Amino acid sequence: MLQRIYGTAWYSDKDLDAYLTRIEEAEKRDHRKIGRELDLFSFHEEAGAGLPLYHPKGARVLRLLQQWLRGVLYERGYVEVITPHIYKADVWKISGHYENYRENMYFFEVDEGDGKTSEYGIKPMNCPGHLMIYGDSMKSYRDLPIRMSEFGTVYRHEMSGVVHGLMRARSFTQDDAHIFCMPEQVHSEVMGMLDLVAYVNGVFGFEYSAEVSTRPEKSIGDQAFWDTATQALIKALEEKGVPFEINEGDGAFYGPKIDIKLKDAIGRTWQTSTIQVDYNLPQRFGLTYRTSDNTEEQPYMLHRTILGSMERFFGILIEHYAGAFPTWLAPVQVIIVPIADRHMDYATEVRAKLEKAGVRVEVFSDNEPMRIKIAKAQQQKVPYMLVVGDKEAESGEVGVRERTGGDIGSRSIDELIAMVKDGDPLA
RNA sequence: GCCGGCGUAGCUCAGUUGGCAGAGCAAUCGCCUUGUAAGCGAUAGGUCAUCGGUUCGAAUCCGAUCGCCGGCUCCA
Repeated sequence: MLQRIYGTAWYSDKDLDAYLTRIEEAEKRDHRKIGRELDLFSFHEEAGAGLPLYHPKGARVLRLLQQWLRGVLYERGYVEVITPHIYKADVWKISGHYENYRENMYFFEVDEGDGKTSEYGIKPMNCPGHLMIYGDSMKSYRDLPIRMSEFGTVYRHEMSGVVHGLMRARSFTQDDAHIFCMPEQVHSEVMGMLDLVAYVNGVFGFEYSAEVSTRPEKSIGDQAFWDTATQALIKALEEKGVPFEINEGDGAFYGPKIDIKLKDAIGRTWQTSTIQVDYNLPQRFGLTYRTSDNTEEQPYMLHRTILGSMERFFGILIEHYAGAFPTWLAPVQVIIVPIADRHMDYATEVRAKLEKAGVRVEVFSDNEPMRIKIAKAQQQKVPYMLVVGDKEAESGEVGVRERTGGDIGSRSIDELIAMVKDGDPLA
């Protein structure tokens, strides 16, 4: 009989208290709890573990994030592609996933109707599609770098013990991109990615650090590739002034990588971005480009995500903000609270004006006393509550209550719209 | 996947030694016509996760499966 005892040890009472406070705070911010309270998403036992279903408000936040990031990527020379969710098993044999990753993938047979069946695999990553798109036409060194991005939903049969809300799901969407480039472009491309990491995390106020993972024992490629690639990663981090640690031997079997870990509002760290150098997949898929000497060379491929998984990043944001999203990301930015039934007409009129200005707005139409409407709106963490009664219908204004600041008095509709749009990176 | 725990109404939970399934909140309907964080009344809501076993009798005991939680391992 073996008895396992769990414990935790701290140097001082103060440290222990801080730990306990953090546990308590983490429980209050738990994205699974807030996700239900704010009607963002749900999980269903009958659907399967780790498969989130996004409700209208959750979908809205995710789409806003994507819309924003898409614009940022276009400005930085990315092109967007869309690739299938399934491929014939042959593709996964070429990529090596069939051999090395099989137990984590979903495969199925399909009846082709002529007495034969085909085996298909659901994608656990987006790389093959991007490789095939690259390989579809002859490339010149002048075409490089090609920055190919996709919000690609992938499926991985994660082990049952690790599935955890949105943080570790079996279906998730990566803000994925693959950069095809020449060896001498790796450094500047990595610099560009670190710049993007800094910009994106800055928007949410996240601090972060990095880890560089070097060549593992079981790996492929010649040492010159590993040295060049690893040095390019380290040099970029140094030049950007990103603090980093070296994780000896923790790289992917095909190349070294940078992992970014960010720190949330209560000091927890999360891995989000990853930047990987790859020489293997371009080879497997036979990718080439024509050099200035008109010889044929194989391009490098950089894999990178910035948010990582939209699911995980969404979960991190929910916990970081404790559900009180910044106004630009809030699923509902404004809720109109009519004082009595007779104010519904004016409330509807205000809503129409706000909708026309692109504000996400709802009217609280339940027949409840004021304080209850306010309490419920507060609980939904809506940034602005507009109280409309006789006074407001008369003046054409709205009584504004802020989520954090309370009642701030009357404002005109235009003033209110300006407040909502202030600081909106999508505006 | 492994170790440990858990699964009762939409949510949070009670349910005594195995003996009629409960509360609050949410929902629905009615009342109130409301001025900034929780009014009043009523109604409805359940194969006690699922399947099997023990028993005169199972939410309660046993087994399996599914799901969830904490940890390990893994990862975006």
